[in-house]
Amino acid sequence: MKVIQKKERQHYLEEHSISHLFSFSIEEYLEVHEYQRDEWIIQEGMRPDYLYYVIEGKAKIYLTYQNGKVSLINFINAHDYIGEMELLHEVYYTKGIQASTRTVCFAIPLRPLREQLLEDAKFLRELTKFLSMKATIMAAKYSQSLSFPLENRLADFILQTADGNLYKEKHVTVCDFLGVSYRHLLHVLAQFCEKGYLQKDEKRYRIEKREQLEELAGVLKNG
Amino acid sequence: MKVIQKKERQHYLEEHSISHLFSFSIEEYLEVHEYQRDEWIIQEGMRPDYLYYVIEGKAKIYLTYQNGKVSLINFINAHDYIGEMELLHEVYYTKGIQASTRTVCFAIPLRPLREQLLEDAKFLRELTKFLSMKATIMAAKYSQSLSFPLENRLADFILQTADGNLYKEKHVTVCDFLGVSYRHLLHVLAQFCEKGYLQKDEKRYRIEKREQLEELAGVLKNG
DNA sequence: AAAATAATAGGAGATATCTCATATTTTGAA
DNA sequence: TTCAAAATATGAGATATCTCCTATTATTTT
Repeated sequence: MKVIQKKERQHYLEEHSISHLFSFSIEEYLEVHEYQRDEWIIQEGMRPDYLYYVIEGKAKIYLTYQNGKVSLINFINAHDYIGEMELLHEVYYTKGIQASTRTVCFAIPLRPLREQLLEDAKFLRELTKFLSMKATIMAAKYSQSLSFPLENRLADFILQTADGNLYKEKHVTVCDFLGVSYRHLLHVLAQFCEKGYLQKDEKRYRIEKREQLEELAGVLKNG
Repeated sequence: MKVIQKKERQHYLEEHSISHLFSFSIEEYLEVHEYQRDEWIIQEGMRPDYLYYVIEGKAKIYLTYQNGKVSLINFINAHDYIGEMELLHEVYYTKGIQASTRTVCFAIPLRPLREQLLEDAKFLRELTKFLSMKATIMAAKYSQSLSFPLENRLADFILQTADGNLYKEKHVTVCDFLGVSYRHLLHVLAQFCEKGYLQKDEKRYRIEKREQLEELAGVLKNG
């Protein structure tokens, strides 16, 4: 991890101002932290000293079970908070957060600011919205994971992460995220190719029948 | 639904005061609503006019998919909020909430109070804690549902809902909640009986080998 | 460049879970 | 009390998904 200082710090503060998220002036307290790919922003089980706000990059939330099984719980993107659970709860089992690209965050030190943050209606209102979205999304994912086979969830995932018509996620990450074995993921991808929905093209997959995938993904929608 | 008035209302206000959750005086606005078993507190897809705070009873959150599949997402108990998503977000697909026992709630009318609530740091702080717990729990459930077979999740559920050594939940509810078929739930319950972990006793199941169940449930824990 | 590690790929058999069919028992409503 | 609906029970076969194994190819590290 690198703490970004001086001119560069100033640059980030101006380019990605978050002062509208607080009713007091927070800029002077903000540190700018930069993490490299695969670096751990928060280590599982360790209480962080900062509340983070992601301004660039992507990260992953991991949880390890006692039997050693590791589960990829969610992705984190720009404009997400990290460490909000630890701000709110005295006792909390901290999950691991790992940068999956170079990631830059504002780090809000809790020691001097905790009480002030917890009194700030503007900040709390935004945080509440963020958390309610998170809760809703997790509830939807939970429900979907129980209700539908991989075929449907993978179709949705491909459509959501495809760059144009090119799907190029890493299999290992995807099977962690969708909670299936590597073998089974390949099996369903092969089925999609066989049915002509996808075409394998070197390392990538090209979407050939978008409507069919949309139909498969469609059943995940509610209402 | 019955609106409770006068002396009875006053009784609930005194017995279950929630004034400590707000920094302004809310009592005069509070309505007390009573729902019977199986009555819908909020109908799926309909925006509620109130924020509810449950003071007695239990309810269930349901979500319906386009193919008609219905999913039981979570249980709601005393001291939970209902309808907080609709308070926070202009656009939100409302889930259905059904009372599973007689349920009494404080109903906070949004029309006159919405703005005031969203400015109240004390209220927002409590709501934030509630939502963060909810998000954490959903994340844990999601991850568990992907990582472990029914055997483990059912063991955990039995221990959590057993009344002493008696497990007496309805199968239909449980298989909705754990997201498995009725057939399979019975199959795993039969296995538990065969192994002597449970003993079927009329309509109930008696826990015979608690440690074994705890061992099965234990792998869901993290850290 | 060589060696080590991570990622991709696919076969084969086992297990978890689902669907469908059908019978019995319990519960709620007329 | 009677009848219909809901819940319980169980069998049998299908499918989704997992585990284990073994290669091959990329990507890092030395």
